[in-house]
Amino acid sequence: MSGAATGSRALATHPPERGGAVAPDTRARASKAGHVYREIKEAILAGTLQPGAPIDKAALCEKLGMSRFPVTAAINRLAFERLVTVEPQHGSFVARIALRDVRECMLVRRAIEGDIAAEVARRAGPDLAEALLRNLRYQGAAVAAGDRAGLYALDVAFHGAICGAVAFHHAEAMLDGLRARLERTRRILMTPPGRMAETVAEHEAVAAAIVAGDPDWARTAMRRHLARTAALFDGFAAENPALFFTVP
Amino acid sequence: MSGAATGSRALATHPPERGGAVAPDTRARASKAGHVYREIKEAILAGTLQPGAPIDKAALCEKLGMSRFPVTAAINRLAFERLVTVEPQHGSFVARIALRDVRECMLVRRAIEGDIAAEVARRAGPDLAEALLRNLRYQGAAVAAGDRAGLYALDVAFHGAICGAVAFHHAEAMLDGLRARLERTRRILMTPPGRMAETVAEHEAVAAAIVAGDPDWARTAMRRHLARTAALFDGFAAENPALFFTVP
DNA sequence: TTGCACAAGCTAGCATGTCAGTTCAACATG
DNA sequence: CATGTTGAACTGACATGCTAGCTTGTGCAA
Repeated sequence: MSGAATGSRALATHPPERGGAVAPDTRARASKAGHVYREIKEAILAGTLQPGAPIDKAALCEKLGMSRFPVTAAINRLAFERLVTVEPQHGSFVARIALRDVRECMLVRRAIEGDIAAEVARRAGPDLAEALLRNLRYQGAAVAAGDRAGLYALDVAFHGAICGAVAFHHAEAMLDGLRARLERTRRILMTPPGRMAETVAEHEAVAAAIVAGDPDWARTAMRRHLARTAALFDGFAAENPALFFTVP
Repeated sequence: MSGAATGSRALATHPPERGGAVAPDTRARASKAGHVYREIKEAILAGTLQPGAPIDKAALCEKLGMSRFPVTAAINRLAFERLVTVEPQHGSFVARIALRDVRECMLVRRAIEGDIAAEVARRAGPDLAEALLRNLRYQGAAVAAGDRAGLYALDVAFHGAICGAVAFHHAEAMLDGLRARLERTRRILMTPPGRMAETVAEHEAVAAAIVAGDPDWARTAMRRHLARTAALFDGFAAENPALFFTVP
């Protein structure tokens, strides 16, 4: 009986192919593994779990009230994102921040976001332009108020709006991964008070280029902006070597 | 090729604590999950498992002689790479190729590899130059012999040599993921016989720029080359719409 | 006191068992 | 004959027990 059933089904299946969705969170909707994944990731990004710290699976299982399976799956995903390193038969640890990794992430981010900005400039709609300009007005207000955290949030939203304008799922996922690795230092760093106005000016150049529909200008502006940001990271790292994991 | 020359350099620069390398294949050396992971991936890339085909876990377990755990772990990894889509309580399927994904992958690849080429041009050593030029000589021979498969292998090696010259682990991993998604179409595509000489010429321009140590030239040459490749993909997709999954 | 060998404890990887949700087809019913 | 219902079977998500390998602490010998 089982034989016949499997035979007919296996061959017949898959005409539907319902969704073209490749979304990463498709399965994360209500899964325990997805939950603990976000939990650990947030803890790492927030700094609650410091770089190099061991991840106690058993404690996590007990705390979250689930078995080791979802926890293991989540850690495997994080290992794939390079946010944790798992050493077989030894333990799982929060990945350390290597300065060279930060530099590399910024290089890749500059490359991708620069080209995305150019692409967005090609097919920008009036609604995006309006959203960017509104965001910029808020940024100006944040600078005037000296609100670093607010500016940071607006910064993230600004870049998110641009990257979201084109539906590049893979690129978005990649930038997300990059951002996740950068976030840990970024939360400490933010934008130095003296550089806030400068940052907004760079954003304005990017927005102007996109609104003007000039791809090359947009790419250049975005790359310049991210190069400055990378320089900020570097400077910060030079001043705070203890926070980073320099290769011995 | 990178062997003797890179030996001293690579070891000197990056022997950070034992876990320095988090490469996905580090743990895969002898792990069952890693084995089945490579197995399925290869099957997908080679086309043995066609896009949209269901993946029968049970059959895989039996065929490979292991329990469901390694198979599940491997499929989870592949799902993270977007090579398979897993629908909870329904089944796991080989991801379809979406034309927009191919375009997007090429855009990202062009962005990253362009900047990497520029970076490599900055710090290129004589050993890399020699390797590239030797590779180019082989490419010329492959063209002369009309060996498409050989040229393809040399193409991969050429790009690999450039990207491997800088130790950008994250970028390499990303490009690997991109390449994996592109590979399926690429194996069908390869380089059209009429374009082989053109491809080599583009490679020669890239190599010349790197050897000359001119970052901007290198970036431009690499971007031009990858733009051409993207155009090839597009043309192929236009001629063979049935092979692709056009998103609704 | 110092160096080494051994064993105990911990870890991730793996095997197996169970549960819940979905799909499809046979069946009863209008 | 069309249609709504129900049941079986398949699937992935999850729980739990076991195994192999690394780390480390301890005791013994030089």
